[in-house]
Amino acid sequence: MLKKKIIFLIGPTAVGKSAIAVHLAGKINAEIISCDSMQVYNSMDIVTSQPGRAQRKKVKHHLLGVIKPDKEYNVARYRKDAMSICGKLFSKGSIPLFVGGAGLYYSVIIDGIFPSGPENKSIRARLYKQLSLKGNKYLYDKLSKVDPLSAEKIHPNDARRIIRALEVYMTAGLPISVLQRSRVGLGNKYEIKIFALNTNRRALYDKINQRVNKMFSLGLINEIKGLLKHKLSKTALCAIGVRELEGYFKGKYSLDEARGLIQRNSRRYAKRQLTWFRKDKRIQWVNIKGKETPLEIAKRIWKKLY
RNA sequence: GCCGAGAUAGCUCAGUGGUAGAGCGCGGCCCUGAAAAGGCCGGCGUGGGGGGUCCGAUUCCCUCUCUCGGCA
Repeated sequence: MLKKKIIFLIGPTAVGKSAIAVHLAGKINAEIISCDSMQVYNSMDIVTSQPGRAQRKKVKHHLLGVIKPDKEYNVARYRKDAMSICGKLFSKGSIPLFVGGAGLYYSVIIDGIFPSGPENKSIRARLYKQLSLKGNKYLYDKLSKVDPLSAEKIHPNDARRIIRALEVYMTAGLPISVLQRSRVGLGNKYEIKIFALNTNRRALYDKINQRVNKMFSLGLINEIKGLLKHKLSKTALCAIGVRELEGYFKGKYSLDEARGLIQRNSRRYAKRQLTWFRKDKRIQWVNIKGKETPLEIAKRIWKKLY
């Protein structure tokens, strides 16, 4: 029996994934599942550069704007949501096309996630208190005792990972390094294709800078102003553009400075995304040449599918 | 035209008679429940051109070019 196909179209922010994805989906009876940690939020259409209405009309998109910005979201929830949509698409006979730039999110779909209970807020709060009182060295030493394997992998300054490892140990009773070995991926059951888009760095950075300018002309300032009237979840608060503009509203820096910071932070994000993708040897790279249209690129990818 | 200040990393600048640093920018990397987050590593340089003093000059001297102030 032929394995069912799952396609991933990934790439750094602003390379042009969305437009290409719509063309590709149209050719192969696919529906798009967003693979993005910020586009799940609603009321943040401009900052997160959500695909516009026209694109969403042509092809069905999933997991866009489905969460209120005051709600937390995370990889585990994403995996659950995405897998259930995946199942529905299969039963309809359409192909899931994952589109986005979140490295961890796509890898969790393909490679699975280790089993763990939900976040334990009180334990975590206690650990963060210890962090501020006694410093990261204290927590790191603690981790070294209960889970030396993880301690070796995690840098002593990486407080967030140290705390997560301790939290897992305290709730599950087993070191995270042991639990992490049990991941169930999709590789055997499905035919998985991963395409990553890229251009040369200069062109990419130009696109990023321009996209940020476009956000401003689309009304970014008002969007964020409205957003900040309500309490934001710590995850939604992480969207590039929110904190920078908050700083502008508070008089911390000028509008031009805020714009510059948004551009710079987006460039850095793109750089980190590329680092992540580069080490994934399963990826088929699709290099965008200067004047290619989204349709032409989609055709090139389509040819690689069969 | 004259007087003064300066010319060092992509940018803003520091410093030293024994071939140079800082911040920002930029590059590389790590990543399993905050991932657009978080963490680590890296100076990426013909020290404006030419000459002189000296064992040795980016540092001292002369000269040229350019930039910025001030006076005309």
